[in-house]
Amino acid sequence: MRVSGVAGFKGQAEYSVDGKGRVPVPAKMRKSMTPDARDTFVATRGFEPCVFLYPADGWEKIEAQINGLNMFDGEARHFVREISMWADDVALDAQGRAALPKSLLEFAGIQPGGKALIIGSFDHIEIWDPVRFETYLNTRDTSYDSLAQAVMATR
Amino acid sequence: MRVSGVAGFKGQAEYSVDGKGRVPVPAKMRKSMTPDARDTFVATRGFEPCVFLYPADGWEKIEAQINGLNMFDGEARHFVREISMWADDVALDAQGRAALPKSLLEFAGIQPGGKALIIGSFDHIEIWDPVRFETYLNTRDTSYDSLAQAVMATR
DNA sequence: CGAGCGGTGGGGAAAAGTGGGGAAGGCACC
DNA sequence: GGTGCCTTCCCCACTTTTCCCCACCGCTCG
Repeated sequence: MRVSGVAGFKGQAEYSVDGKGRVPVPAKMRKSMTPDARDTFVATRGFEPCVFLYPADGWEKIEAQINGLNMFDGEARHFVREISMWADDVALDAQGRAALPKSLLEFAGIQPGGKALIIGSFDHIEIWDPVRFETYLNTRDTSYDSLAQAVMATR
Repeated sequence: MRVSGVAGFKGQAEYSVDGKGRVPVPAKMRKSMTPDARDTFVATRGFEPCVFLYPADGWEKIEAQINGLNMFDGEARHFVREISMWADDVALDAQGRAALPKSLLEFAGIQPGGKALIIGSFDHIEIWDPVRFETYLNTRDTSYDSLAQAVMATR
């Protein structure tokens, strides 16, 4: 399956976060972006305690849906507030690193000078604190194969 | 440069309000405005206990909606009265700060010399007293992911 | 074995946030 | 009608953070 004509993000890597809170994006993942959106992301909070990194052209689809919401509705306003307050434009530097906002690093529990787990997740990239990811896996009792069956059965 | 030309307001920041009641607008948010409306806002009271800051060209759309209301309807008249009595034109100074009317600061519970939470919310910017925002979040029982599912389910 | 790509670390220049001072305009009081 | 005070707006200076660039090192592939 292909997302917007370009291959989805794949793979995982555990990289070190430097003292300035910069997180490297693996070269392999950078290469699987559309050329015109190259190295331009929107970072936001994940549903789990991690950071989501959307390529700029993928984020536009989300933004388009949000623009269709009625801002005079309180629930919609709350949702927009929650998603956009965590969102931020992120451009990679010449070394392919993302300088994430402090608030997001804090939210994901990622420490400057520590480690981060980068996971390709097809339409977006996830950035985890390795310890939290381990905890997350352990709290999930569903096994990989039964999960696959449940999710993919309806397709 | 920017992919979509004009993007919605994103991100959060906690800045200090100086003794004169001036509230800084983050540079990132200023950059996501249309150039011809640059640094020109309309401030009004939010639907929640905070200040809404609309870019000048975005406010025109709201005005257009208001003009379409039936003024023989008492409810409509009341709404228009409420939104317009709080509204005020706000231009930023050379440092990118907004000098908000005292009445609005009072309404939002923002103290000169204190702190303010600036939140980008796509079509507008919100200015909160940090404590009140915390309270607001706590009174919301809907979790982030269930809210997202409900609003974004059309995907 | 050498060259080049990819991850790691740090330093300097520029921009952004913070605070205060001074001039101009408006209002009230004398 | 004049004077004085208060408010408002604009400008200047400082401090901190951010961004961008350069240099090192190791691994991989030719």
